[in-house]
Amino acid sequence: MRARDLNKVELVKQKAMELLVKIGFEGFTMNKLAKECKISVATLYIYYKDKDDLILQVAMEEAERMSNVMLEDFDPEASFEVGLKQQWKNRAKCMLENPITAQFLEQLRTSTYQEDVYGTIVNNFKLTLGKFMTNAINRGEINPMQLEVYWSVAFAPLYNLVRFHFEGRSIGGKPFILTDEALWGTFELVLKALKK
Amino acid sequence: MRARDLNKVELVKQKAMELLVKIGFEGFTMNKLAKECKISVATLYIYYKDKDDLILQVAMEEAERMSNVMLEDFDPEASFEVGLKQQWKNRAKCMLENPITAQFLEQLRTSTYQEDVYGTIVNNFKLTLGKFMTNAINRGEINPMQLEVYWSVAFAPLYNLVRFHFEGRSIGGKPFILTDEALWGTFELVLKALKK
DNA sequence: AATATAAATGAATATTCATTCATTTAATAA
DNA sequence: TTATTAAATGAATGAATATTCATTTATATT
Repeated sequence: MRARDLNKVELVKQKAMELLVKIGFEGFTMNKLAKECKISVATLYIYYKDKDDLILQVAMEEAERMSNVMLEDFDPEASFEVGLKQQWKNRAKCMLENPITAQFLEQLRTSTYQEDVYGTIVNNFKLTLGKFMTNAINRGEINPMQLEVYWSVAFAPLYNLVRFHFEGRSIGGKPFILTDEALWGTFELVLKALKK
Repeated sequence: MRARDLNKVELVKQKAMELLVKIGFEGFTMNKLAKECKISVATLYIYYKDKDDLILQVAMEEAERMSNVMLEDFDPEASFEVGLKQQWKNRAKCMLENPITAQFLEQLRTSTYQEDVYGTIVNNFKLTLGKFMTNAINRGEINPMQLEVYWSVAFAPLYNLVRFHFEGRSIGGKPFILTDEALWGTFELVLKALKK
């Protein structure tokens, strides 16, 4: 018996994300992916049933992996300020250390694959987050609000900064680099918005 | 001479966006679009040079149209609170009244077309916004910060709420509807974050 | 070392898709 | 009304793309 080359499997996953981020769904093909990996296109069909299966499996694995990292050292019983800061730390680290994956998952959001990925994976993740917000409300640390409002104020600015960082130019003409100063300065603003 | 049917041209534009939003770049084809419009594919090639040209032209026209609406009644010399409120009003109205266009332009952001669209159109728009922020800083209404930080705190929560609204389910299982209350409640939070 | 077995492959095949072409249709201008 | 002209079309065409297949290759087991 010949064993499957796990490095090759991993390579396929990485290159698939790279290629999708680089040329978008509109340009992505199985042949390009195979060429990029320097393997036969037939090999892709040993690993995956078809193109959809490939994209979906890669997406699910990465979404799961990333959401696990995002919960590291996070305690939903922690105080609001400490908990939120930990969330920012995890999310920023996670995205900045995995730029391809982060951009790939972002890209998924406006594709037909979104539903399958987000429907299944991210659920206990959401529960933890909801519990954290409810705790903060019950303790009187923040005012009552809808979870969607909370999420939008608490995290959308962070995701947006990271996006500007990846795009490298954002609004003005000059490249934007997300420094620690900018990151934590923004965090303070968000904290100010949410705290009573 | 036979005149071009402008209703048909408009129909193509609308259906193109609808289809792209519905089935993503990965599923979009010229034949599907033609069928959707109940016209011949060949007609598409009278209006547009090729597929890229079609997507790009539709995108540019819509991006320009939307960014014009977003600046209606906006005065970069207005006070910070008044100006930001007007921006929120315009953007919310614009996206909620043009859901397809809004989602289509969102989708573009993670495609290869992004560069061409955003590079050209949105520039004087950005200048106006930058001027408004600088004014607010000079008047001492807000603290000095990078334009990217400002944008991320001032608008990312709004865009995120609208996205949740379109997705219709967002975080929890129940559908999320963006009410006026949620919208303006969030605005107050953002204002609190930014004002000195 | 020999065998067995799945991995891996290069070269098809089959399908989908963008694009073109030969005609027809409708509207304008004469 | 007729001639003219571009719009509009249905049916190709050919290129790109997903997928399969007949072989070969490598490795674990005996």
